[in-house]
Amino acid sequence: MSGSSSSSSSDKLLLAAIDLIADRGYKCVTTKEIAAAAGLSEMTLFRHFGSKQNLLESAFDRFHYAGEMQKLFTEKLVWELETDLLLISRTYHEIMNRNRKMIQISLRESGSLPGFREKTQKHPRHLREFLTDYFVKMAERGKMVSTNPDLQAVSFMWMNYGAFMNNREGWGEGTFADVALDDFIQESVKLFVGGLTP
Amino acid sequence: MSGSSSSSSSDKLLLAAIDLIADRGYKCVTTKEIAAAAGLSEMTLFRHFGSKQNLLESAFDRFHYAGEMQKLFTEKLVWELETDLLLISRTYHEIMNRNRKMIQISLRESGSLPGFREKTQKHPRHLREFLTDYFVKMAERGKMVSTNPDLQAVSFMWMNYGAFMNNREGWGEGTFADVALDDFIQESVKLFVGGLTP
DNA sequence: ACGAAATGATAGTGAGTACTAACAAACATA
DNA sequence: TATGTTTGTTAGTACTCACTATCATTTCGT
Repeated sequence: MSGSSSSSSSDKLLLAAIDLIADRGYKCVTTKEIAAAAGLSEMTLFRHFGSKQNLLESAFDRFHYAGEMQKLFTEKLVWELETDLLLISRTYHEIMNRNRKMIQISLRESGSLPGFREKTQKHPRHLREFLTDYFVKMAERGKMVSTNPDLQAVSFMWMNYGAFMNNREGWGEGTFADVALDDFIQESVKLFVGGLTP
Repeated sequence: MSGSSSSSSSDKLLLAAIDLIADRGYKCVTTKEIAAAAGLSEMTLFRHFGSKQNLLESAFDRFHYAGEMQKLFTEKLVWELETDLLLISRTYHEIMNRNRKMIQISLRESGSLPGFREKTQKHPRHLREFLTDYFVKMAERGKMVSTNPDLQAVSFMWMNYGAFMNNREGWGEGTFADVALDDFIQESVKLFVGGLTP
């Protein structure tokens, strides 16, 4: 059977492309390099994907993990601020980390390649709405004070986004991440809990 | 008088280069385009800078605003948490905004061009040390509780960094920035003040 | 073992682009 | 006016790179 993506050669190429493009950029990486990194020949690349651009688009469609977030929450929330924020923060970083390379690509290539930015920005948008909603409901239950749930949600998100951005080369070494991820999560959640409950 | 960057032609070229490279990427932008955007000819570009790479490096040296931060603080701090955090946050966004395009470039081009990442990361590193120090001193004065000043400083910084990143196309429209910058600053500072004072 | 599908090796095309060479025009200063 | 400096123009070089064509080779189901 053939099709456009039959064996695992396609996947090898897609993964190699993601790796290389994520840390050197679309224009910098050559098709020959990608093929070599995948252990295949350049011809195979073009036979599978026809063009370099289509290769990247296919990579995005195949390896951009989406969704998941809402379901996890609506099931597991216990309506206790600290516990829930911890869950949300940890889940957020887990998903962002899984999509790390895709995010890097869409960050770098927005402006040169069109329509990539949008795809990675669906997550945050949904999460923001969800969090705002959560804060509103928590306030209704009298479990927190919420003068401005939307800004509070956004603050929490941006803090975690900033944390992710500063450590996307991997937590534990390099840059200025002598901060362990979960230490940060715990302390930052404490901070927000303190700021949201009088 | 000649020198390597005499008249304003050099500056026109540097600014055009920054603009174009910031939103399309180093490899995507051609020297001819840059020259055209500057209203000059391609030859003039090479006469002034010799090579494309040197053009970008010169741009960085000339238009990357650094320093400033520490001085502003050590002079203006009043040792009242909310006031100081507001000053710090506003100053931070002001500087980041002035360096917006440079940051975009160093973000995009780190990995392809070497040594750019580091330059834009000096700011945050200094700021982090400063903030940690500030928290320690505030705790000594009994004006806040500080179980973990470094993580608290980092949380505050990353929140503001995340805010900046999500709105570097300009505050007020687009993306998901229906949030005004100063509204965010005020609310987020309130949150941290609440979390840091029992 | 046989045939079909997938992969490889090699060579090449065509477009784009950083950068150079040589000469002409505009401009300033003295 | 004369001279030097800056810019423009035009043509061209050398190189990279996405992509194609052709033929040989491997892999694999049956």
